[in-house]
Amino acid sequence: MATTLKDVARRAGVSVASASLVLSGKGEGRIAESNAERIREAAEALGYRGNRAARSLRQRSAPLLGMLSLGVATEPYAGAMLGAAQRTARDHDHDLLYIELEAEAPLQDVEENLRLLEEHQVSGVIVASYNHRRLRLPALHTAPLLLLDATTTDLSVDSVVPDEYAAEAKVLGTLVDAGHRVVGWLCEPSGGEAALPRTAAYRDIARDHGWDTSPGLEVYAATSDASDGYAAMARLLDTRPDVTAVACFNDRLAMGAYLACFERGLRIPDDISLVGYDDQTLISEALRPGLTTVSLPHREMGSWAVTRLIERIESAEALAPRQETIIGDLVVRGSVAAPRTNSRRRRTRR
Amino acid sequence: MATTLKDVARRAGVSVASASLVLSGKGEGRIAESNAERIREAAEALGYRGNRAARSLRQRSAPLLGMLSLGVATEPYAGAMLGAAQRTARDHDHDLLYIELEAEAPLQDVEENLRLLEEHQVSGVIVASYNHRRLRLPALHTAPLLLLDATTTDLSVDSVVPDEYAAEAKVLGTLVDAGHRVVGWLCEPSGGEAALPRTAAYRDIARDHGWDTSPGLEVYAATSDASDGYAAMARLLDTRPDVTAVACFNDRLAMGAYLACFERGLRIPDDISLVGYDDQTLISEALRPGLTTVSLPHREMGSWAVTRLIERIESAEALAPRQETIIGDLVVRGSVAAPRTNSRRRRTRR
DNA sequence: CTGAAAGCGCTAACAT
DNA sequence: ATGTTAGCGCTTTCAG
Repeated sequence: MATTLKDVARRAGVSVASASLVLSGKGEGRIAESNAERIREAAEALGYRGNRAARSLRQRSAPLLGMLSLGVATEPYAGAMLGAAQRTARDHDHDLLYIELEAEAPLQDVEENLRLLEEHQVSGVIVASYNHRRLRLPALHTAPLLLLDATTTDLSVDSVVPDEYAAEAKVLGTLVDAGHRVVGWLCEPSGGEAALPRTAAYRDIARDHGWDTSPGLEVYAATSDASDGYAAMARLLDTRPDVTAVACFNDRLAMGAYLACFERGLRIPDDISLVGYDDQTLISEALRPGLTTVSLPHREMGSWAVTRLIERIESAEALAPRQETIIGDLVVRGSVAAPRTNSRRRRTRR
Repeated sequence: MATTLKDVARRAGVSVASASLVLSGKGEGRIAESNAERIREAAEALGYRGNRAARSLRQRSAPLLGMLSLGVATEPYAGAMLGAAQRTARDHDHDLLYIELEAEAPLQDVEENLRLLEEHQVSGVIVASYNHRRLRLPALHTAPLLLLDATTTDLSVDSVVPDEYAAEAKVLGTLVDAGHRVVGWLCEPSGGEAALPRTAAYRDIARDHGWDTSPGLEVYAATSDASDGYAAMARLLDTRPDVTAVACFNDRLAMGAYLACFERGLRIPDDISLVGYDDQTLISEALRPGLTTVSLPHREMGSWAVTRLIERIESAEALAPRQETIIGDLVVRGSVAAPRTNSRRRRTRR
């Protein structure tokens, strides 16, 4: 039987009301310091902890946030995003109730779980996904809701996604700075929320810096797996042996590209420069040389989401909705150098 | 203002007691079916959801599990383990309160957060870590506790960790089957909970199958990063050019080993066979050929942990403590073949 | 400055 | 078969 406020009050020789006031920090100036001290001592001695259920029942709300994840768990950075969210919540004295659904969970399941969270008296809900997927959301939800790495058509809901265009422009900038002008674009075919802006950045930069835009420089891998990246890179190198650099849609494709280069005896970055996207350190740090890439701001997004949600919850007036974008960090490793000056790159090994 | 049981009862023209009985499924045979039907209709019409706080206050417990993670979030498989735990909890009608601390969080923080979870009336707590770390745990905790991918000296607490020895033996078995007898062991130097049993498995198998055990076959990388794996593999190949296969402590080291092989023109698996450990698909699926390896049973461990914890919670009598080990799955890809029959492996490229 | 008392929404024991 | 009632532990008026 856990000790209750009543136990504390009795031991301190005061009423539960006084004990409540003091222990919740609202007793300042209302309870005599001598009594306050006795109450604190009693609580300490008894190992008093309080009962959240009783408190939220009484207050009709709880410092609790729901985290409804749509398939995030399967992604390797899931922990970083969730962990950052949880820590930030903790910093604001909130806790996190975590629910994991499949990425393609039917709307009805989402709704059901949103309502489950509401049973828990959560004061807000974060719906998290990945690749800033476009989500359909159930219409009815009482608690404020925020989308993490996802968007929806309803512009009245807060959301945060990576700024793909700006980040891609950042990595491409390293190629510009190194002086490349014949740059390949090794992409995935999805045309999804990530591929479109990254491709747009490539084309804009190509145009703005007078890069070669003749055919054959944009190649599309069957999927964004390394093995398809390998195949696509091989095609690119066959068609356009004159490329001096290749930007890859993501690190996995870049890894495939490395392998294609190794196989042809092309040395990175001496013979060809490569950049990626995602900063999957398992890959980007492991490759030799390390891959220059941009990170996806998972931690930042997780943290922003919680901060913003709590801000909305605690704000008296209605806040204008906000669609936030966050730019990942450029991570410079060793895969970019100036293009070779001699026109014919050497094609033999060693 | 959310609708309460009282609202439902009024609309159905019954008492709250009857409504409670019916909606919690305990009304079977105690409430007239006609009334039960009316209650369900009323609840439906009003969108009644119930209030967990009120229920757990009254019942003095909640179908809630605490998940206290010690640094798991930074690992790439974090999501898989947490997600599996959450889904399993859901299957048992439990929810998960998630707290993330640093891997090396001081005992006091752990204790503080354990107590925080208890304030929430959790009926059990999972303390999750990684690499089956040995943990120190605070002495006092009321709710049942279980260690996930971690152990402690107190053998009275349930725990689940991967069976490293058995899993390593599984991958090594593929080398035995392929007929290798000069097999290198590329390990990390930690001597930790993972390295020791894997090394033991290597030595036992080597002894039992008459493998070459002369010096130079065991090499230790500075860290378990791919770049150190590359360096260590290079050393191994220099010292023992006669190896026909190398088992790597993990996939990252194996990735480095691949690169060292590529650089020397050794073809996998024709010239040399390689196996890893972990099944980090980002690596193991991406390498060419795919890496034969064993998976760490993250999902299974997460799921087992929840199932076991709930079993303990709901069991009337005291269950004997259990230290579970789970063997990962062998994942056969293309990196193992029979050793070359000619004594001198060809050392030229292409 | 402090205590008494009401009541948050629900369940369970007890009446009827 | 159903209703009445008494709290679970806490916060918050409201008196004093």
